[in-house]
Amino acid sequence: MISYRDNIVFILAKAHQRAQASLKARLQPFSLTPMQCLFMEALWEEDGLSVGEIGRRIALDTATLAGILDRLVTAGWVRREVDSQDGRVARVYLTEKGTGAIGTLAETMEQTNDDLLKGFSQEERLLLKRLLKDFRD
Amino acid sequence: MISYRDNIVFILAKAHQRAQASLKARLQPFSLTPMQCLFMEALWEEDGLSVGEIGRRIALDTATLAGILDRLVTAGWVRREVDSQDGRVARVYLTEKGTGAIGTLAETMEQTNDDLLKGFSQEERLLLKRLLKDFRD
DNA sequence: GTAGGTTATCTTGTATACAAGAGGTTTATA
DNA sequence: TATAAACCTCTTGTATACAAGATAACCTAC
Repeated sequence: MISYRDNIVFILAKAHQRAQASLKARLQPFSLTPMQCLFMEALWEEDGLSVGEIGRRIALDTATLAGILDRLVTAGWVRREVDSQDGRVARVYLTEKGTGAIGTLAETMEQTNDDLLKGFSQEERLLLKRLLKDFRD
Repeated sequence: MISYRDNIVFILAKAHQRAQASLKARLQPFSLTPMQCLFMEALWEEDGLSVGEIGRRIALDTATLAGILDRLVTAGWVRREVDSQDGRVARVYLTEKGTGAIGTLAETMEQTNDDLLKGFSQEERLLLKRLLKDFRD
């Protein structure tokens, strides 16, 4: 019988907790949360995505996305438009403010990534990423 | 410039998401969430812990613990008592219901751990755990 | 013995997360 | 072209998470 301390679900939860806290602190100057930033990164990859497509790319429920989108719209980072072809679809675009900041935001995320991994060798980094990507039930 | 898809914060968040979902599904029959179960595992390790000590062991804010504790008390899994020596301290004990179920709950957590790791070799499992434990800013 | 600092917990406010269901839009099909 | 089926988004309810402040109990120095 192993302790919860050695359970991968627990270990993973706590590593995730530390990673989130690190990124959160670095995004504080922008008044953006990690998820809000990630949402915008998806739009940087492809602007004008639908809410559902954003959810598929960053693996989030539309119920969760609704709140994040609301706050991003209120803060002026993105705007929401109904698709002209399909009235069901809500498309999201970066505003000028969003476009102006997205490069710096991406750098912040990348810097966080590098700092979190700085204690590991190149082999360990690749291995960790591979194991986590393969990780599923 | 790397994509958010290769960022360790994102990869970690999604692996965590899958692990939580897997454990959550297995705990459904008990009407317990992963965090509620983890809280009880801490008490199995040492019954009568204070709220603060539980928070240190499972790395959770007392604000978060308050809600979890409330729900566990309401459902009859644990009881809350003020320490006889120190009126500030709230001690938590497993009830009879809690004690009766904790073994099965621990087995469920362990089974989840095993299933999540079944695709990995023994070496990979140890490596993954070590890398995640070392993982910090 | 009491003022003042420390400690432990609780409360409030904000932000994820997801299940489940509602509502509106489009598409398929008879 | 009705009408059912499918699709997309939004809303509601529950459960983490944490920051910041409030509250109550304890302890220390004088």
